[in-house]
Amino acid sequence: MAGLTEREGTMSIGAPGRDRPTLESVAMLAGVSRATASRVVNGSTTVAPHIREAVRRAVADLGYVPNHAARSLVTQRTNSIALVLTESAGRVFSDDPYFTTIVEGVSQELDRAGKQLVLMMVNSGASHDRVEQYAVGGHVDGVMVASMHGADPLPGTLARMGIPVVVNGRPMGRSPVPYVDVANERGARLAVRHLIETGRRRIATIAGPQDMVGGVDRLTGYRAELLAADRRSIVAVGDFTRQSGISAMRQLLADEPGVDAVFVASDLMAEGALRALRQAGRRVPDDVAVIGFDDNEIARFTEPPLTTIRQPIMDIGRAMARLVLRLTDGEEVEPSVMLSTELIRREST
Amino acid sequence: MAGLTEREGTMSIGAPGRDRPTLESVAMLAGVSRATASRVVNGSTTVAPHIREAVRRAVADLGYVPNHAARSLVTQRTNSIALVLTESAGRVFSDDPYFTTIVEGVSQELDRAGKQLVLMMVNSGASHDRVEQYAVGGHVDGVMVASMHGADPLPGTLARMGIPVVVNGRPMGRSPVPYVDVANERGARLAVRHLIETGRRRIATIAGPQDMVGGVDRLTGYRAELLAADRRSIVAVGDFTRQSGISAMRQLLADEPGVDAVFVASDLMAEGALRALRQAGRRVPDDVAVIGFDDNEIARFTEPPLTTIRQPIMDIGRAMARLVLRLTDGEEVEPSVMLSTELIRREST
DNA sequence: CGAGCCTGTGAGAGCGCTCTCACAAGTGGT
DNA sequence: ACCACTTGTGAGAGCGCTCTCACAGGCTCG
Repeated sequence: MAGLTEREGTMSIGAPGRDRPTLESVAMLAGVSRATASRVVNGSTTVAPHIREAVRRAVADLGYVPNHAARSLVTQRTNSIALVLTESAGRVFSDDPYFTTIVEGVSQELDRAGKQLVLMMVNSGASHDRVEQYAVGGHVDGVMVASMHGADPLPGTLARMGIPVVVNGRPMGRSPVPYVDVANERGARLAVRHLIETGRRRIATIAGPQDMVGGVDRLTGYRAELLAADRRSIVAVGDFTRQSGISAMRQLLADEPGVDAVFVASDLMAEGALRALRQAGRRVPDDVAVIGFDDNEIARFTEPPLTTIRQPIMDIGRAMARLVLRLTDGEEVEPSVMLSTELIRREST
Repeated sequence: MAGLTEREGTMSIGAPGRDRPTLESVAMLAGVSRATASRVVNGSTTVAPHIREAVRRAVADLGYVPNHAARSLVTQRTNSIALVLTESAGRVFSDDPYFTTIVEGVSQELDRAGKQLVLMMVNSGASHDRVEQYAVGGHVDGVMVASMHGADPLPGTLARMGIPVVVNGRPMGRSPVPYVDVANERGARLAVRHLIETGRRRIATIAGPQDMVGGVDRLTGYRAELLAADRRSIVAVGDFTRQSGISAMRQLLADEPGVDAVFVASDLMAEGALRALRQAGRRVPDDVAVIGFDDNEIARFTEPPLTTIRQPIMDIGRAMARLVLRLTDGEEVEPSVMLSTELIRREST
């Protein structure tokens, strides 16, 4: 860490209170047994009202808070769920709000259920072990894996160890793990259809990376819809970053000067494409129509504002959380949850 | 959640293995006592080499992983640290990468120390209680509070309960809580000085919200530097969002048409300002110089690329983690860590 | 009026681990 | 050869909680 300066002086805080009240002391104060105190704390109904009140008062007076470790030692549950972000850290938290929005959705749903969120960021293969150890060590009741790469082996491994797991995005290859995904292919078709309907002739695409499910499925949708309309595909491939959008657009312009529309597989890349188009002197939407995918905040602020396919990222997080919660409750869950995408019309088409 | 469709069929995963090996079984297999097995697992050196090996083998054979709850019940430590994000969820995870970068820094440092990260997002006052209960319940060894508002009462409350706490940003008002902050005032002065040195005459600012320390300190720095140069302040106030940057810039232009430079307290607002300037037909940097604050990813992609004051956000996270780790180890720590800011010259000045 | 039943409460075991303490065995000095 | 040590190991208590089971007391019902 560069440029660190530390102020004079020090401060310290004692180790966290060792003298916290236990159930025992609550019971004593309320004049009941530990078992009864436990019943009240856990909301059992089989306790006489006046006793329940006495215990409640004791809890309040003492400021009693149940000890988590002791409780989960006997219940075998921790009330916390891990969210694993498998991506090189640098990419995870670029200014693409994808992961962070997932986190937000997950957090909301876990909150409602009174569960805690343990966030784990893994990048190297070595840290896969860490996650496994952690989950198996009984730190968490379940695991959600938010990976960009559908071929990640981690979810399968965890599932095989008997740990409830849920992933985002259809896993590439066979996998017994429930997943949450959006209708990527359908969204791409929506986009292309829109372009066709608004009279565009030469419709290109800037696809996402082909080792990610989203990238693949959106390209598939683009191709399928064009094929249905008997048109030719014009494809450049990016990696979801702004910079790659710029390069891909330039390449498209060079290869196919007559292009009059582009379906871009992410808003960030679309912003790059817009920039490249402007620099090339093409007007949007007059000369070239541009449609993105995501409906990020940024889509409302590009020039012109970006027509795009909205995917409900926060809902992905929510759905993942709900699935894993049901798994930890021992319920059966459907093998996948599919969320819909929709066209958001703005001014770039 | 809108547009949810669920696939046919169900799948389920059994509750996590109840039949996991315990220390007892490891000891038995290795032909030693539980105490000795524990010694090996915890890396004690006072175990004879051949016994240590036997235990290691037993651990590997059985796939033994220590039970977290049992361990922390006796050690009174959980090996996990909470990061509390106090902001209305919507704002926390907009496309401003501030919080997410903090999370990344924190995560890196916690990883190194083998600690886990528990992420808590609180917004209403009610959930403050939840955090307190959680921390006091012994779920975590320490708490980092990443708040935008320096006046948040939570850190003080936690500290008073004897829980190791660290915050980001100098707390407004008296507080015994160690904090990590960047040299906001100095950074602002750097920016203004740069503007002066490059020959600008009428230097305005778009300040951040005045209920946040960053907003206040940057405005203070701006004023101080101008005062030192015997110039007049021209101030508009935004709220760190892109939209507010647009509005503030328009207002500045209306109030003070002769303005030829603006120090904007965040890159996101600066991007808005750039847009407003362009719409008003002002050229950047020819007519008006613009300098931002943050050095987000976006700063490299504005038109023109944004000169800005870089603040090491990830280092804030790292420093917070290191501080709280030291507190949980019972060490004394300095009351604050100050990180430096620096000028990044690009093409908007 | 006694047998059988709820219903509410307490005693106590035990979750899996760490850590203190006692002790067995080996080492060296006198 | 004896006594102090050191060193390695095991026995066992106990962390704070939940939950099973037994039981006390008050019912209902024949």
